[in-house]
Amino acid sequence: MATRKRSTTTAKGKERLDIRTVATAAGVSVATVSRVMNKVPTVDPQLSKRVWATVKKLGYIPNTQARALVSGRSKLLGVIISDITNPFFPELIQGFEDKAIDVGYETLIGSTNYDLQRMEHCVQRMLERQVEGVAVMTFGIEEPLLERLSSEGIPMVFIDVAPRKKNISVIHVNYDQGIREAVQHLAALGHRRIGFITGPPRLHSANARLNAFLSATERVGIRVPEMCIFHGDHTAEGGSRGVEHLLSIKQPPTAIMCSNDMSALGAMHAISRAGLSIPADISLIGFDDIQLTEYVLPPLTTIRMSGRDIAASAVYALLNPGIAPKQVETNLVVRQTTGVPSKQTPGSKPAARKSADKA
Amino acid sequence: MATRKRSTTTAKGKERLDIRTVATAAGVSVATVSRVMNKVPTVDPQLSKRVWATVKKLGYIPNTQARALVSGRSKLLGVIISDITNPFFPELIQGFEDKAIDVGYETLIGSTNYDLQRMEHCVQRMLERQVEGVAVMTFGIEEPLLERLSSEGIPMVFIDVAPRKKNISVIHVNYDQGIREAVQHLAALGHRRIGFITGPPRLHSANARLNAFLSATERVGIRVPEMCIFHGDHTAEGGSRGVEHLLSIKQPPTAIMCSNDMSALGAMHAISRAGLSIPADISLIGFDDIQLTEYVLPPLTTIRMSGRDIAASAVYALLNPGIAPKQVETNLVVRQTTGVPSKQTPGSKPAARKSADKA
DNA sequence: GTGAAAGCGCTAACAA
DNA sequence: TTGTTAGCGCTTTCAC
Repeated sequence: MATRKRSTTTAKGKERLDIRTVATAAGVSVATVSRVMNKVPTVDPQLSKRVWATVKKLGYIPNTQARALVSGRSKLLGVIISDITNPFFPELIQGFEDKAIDVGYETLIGSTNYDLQRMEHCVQRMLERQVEGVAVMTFGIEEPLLERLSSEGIPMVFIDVAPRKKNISVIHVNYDQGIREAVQHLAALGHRRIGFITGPPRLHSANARLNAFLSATERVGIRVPEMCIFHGDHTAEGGSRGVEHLLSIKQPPTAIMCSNDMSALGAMHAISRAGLSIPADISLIGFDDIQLTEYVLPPLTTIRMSGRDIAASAVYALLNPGIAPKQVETNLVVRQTTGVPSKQTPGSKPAARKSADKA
Repeated sequence: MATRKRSTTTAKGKERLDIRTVATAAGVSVATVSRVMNKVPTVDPQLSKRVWATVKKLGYIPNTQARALVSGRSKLLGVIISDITNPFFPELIQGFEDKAIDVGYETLIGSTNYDLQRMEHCVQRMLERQVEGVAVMTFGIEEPLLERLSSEGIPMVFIDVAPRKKNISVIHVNYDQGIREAVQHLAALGHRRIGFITGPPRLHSANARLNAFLSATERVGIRVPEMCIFHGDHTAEGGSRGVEHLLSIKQPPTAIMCSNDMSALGAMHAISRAGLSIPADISLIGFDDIQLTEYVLPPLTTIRMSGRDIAASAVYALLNPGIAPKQVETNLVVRQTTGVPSKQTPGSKPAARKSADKA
């Protein structure tokens, strides 16, 4: 019995709806149908019309797997992120997917959670599916495991910093712009003592933000003593500790900038726990502009780094490996956590430091 | 010239790393390699070892496209959501992806944004990629366009309510449980006047929540006058309007429950704008337990509906079309927006109704 | 401009 | 248990 031989599958069941069926129905060859589906311009318009009609009538939908196999183009893009709990990523991913779909691609998402095993599995999945490009949006490099992708010649794009290979491009984020705006905003309000809560030092983005802060303050003539810089970790918890530290020094800052919004959120909590209010007693600025910031009370003044912009730039970079992707800008979004500094020193205010942990 | 004929591709360039290369290198047939890769048990352990060694050494990674084409199994699952701005979905999607990867599947995400065009495109994409199942997580049905998926016999899973077809299953959410807990919690604190801000009436989930509220209040002997129910739309804006309405009635409620967290967030803002404080003047409870709720001030008491649970249930349902997926529970998460009712009527408190729109 | 036919890399009969 | 081989549905030469 000739098992899977097409010609013998002539049972009564309706024919599988493949390109051959369409070709037969339209009275043309499969090649023509293929050309029509792929909008090859050399097809006779008449024929094309007839084929399209048949396609519509039959409801034919081409099989992407087969297409990918023969053409070698999977129409798949991968995006690898590190920490899925970071609320910055949803916007990034969503922007990436949208953009990818716009250009006819599907997205494979992988999150590594800073775990080598997971990263490995991630890369394996991408390779198996023959992705045509991978955006490594981890804000920190885990180079070694990406070697395979690179050696396979698959286009890759990183943020801020990347291995120098010819199939790899880098999206530069202009941290300075937004941070300078923020510092100027604070200075204009009259703040002279500004604290900074950093991110984890292994993250290039975190260091870049700190440096931007340092040079922006210098530019406006504000001195930032060592102890006004707290080394956090981009978590709310770190932000809370940062505030506790900053309020404990002799001359506490009247404004605090944070390396990301999560830290700022933690900072808000700590500030309110300390019995101080924002922005009356202390001003606060975050970084990222994640969705949350609009909804906290008071809404957080922050520096916007558009996940969609980064995503768009990434998709573009992957599809145009030669061309340098364009820089992503950042800018201040003034909401309600910044105001003129209070006359009295924030830390000196008498406050029940441990009031509201459990209402 | 025999163009793509394998045998003539004997140029100097390193051979394409396909199953044949591995077979040759390991001194076995492609069938054996295939069996080894697929862990077919009837392979001689010795041989299997040898093949694995070769695979490792060469770094062979099978081509999923080819596999999918011949086996008819794409190892792809689709998930369709409606409103991507709804912060409930990230957890859902992420849970879905994780679960899918666990069982060896990749995920295709589509968001319709309540747009028919987009829904159509979405379904088309899923069909093209030959997904093996689709989770329709829209909390509201857009039946007609899904017809094709259904008629193709592709397993589907819906939330709450679905067309009755044999390849379609439904995940039931137990809204009653969490809502009853919330109402009892409020009642135990001494609240007798509880307001409710609903979601859009076309959403089954929204209606179910309202009904659950109504029966829960009845059960504890609390009467809910018509005007204590405000018809919102699951947006922060709707929540704000809800509060404005509820505070304007003669006997304003001392506690408000919202059909989702976004409404509750909007409600928080409106309450604070009205010069009232939470929970001293008014208690508030949300629904969903999106990530934001932990970070607002004060942290929101809400009813948790686990996106991960729903996701897990959905993946399970798609892979086991026969079996009914298990129900998803909801439960109260007490944070800091609920407390004993204030002695005075909230609405009567003298307050600058329009104070803080711009700090 | 159109068609015939050769495979893309793999799995699954079937034969051995 | 292992190998041979036919095709999965499609694109793409190449010849007409």
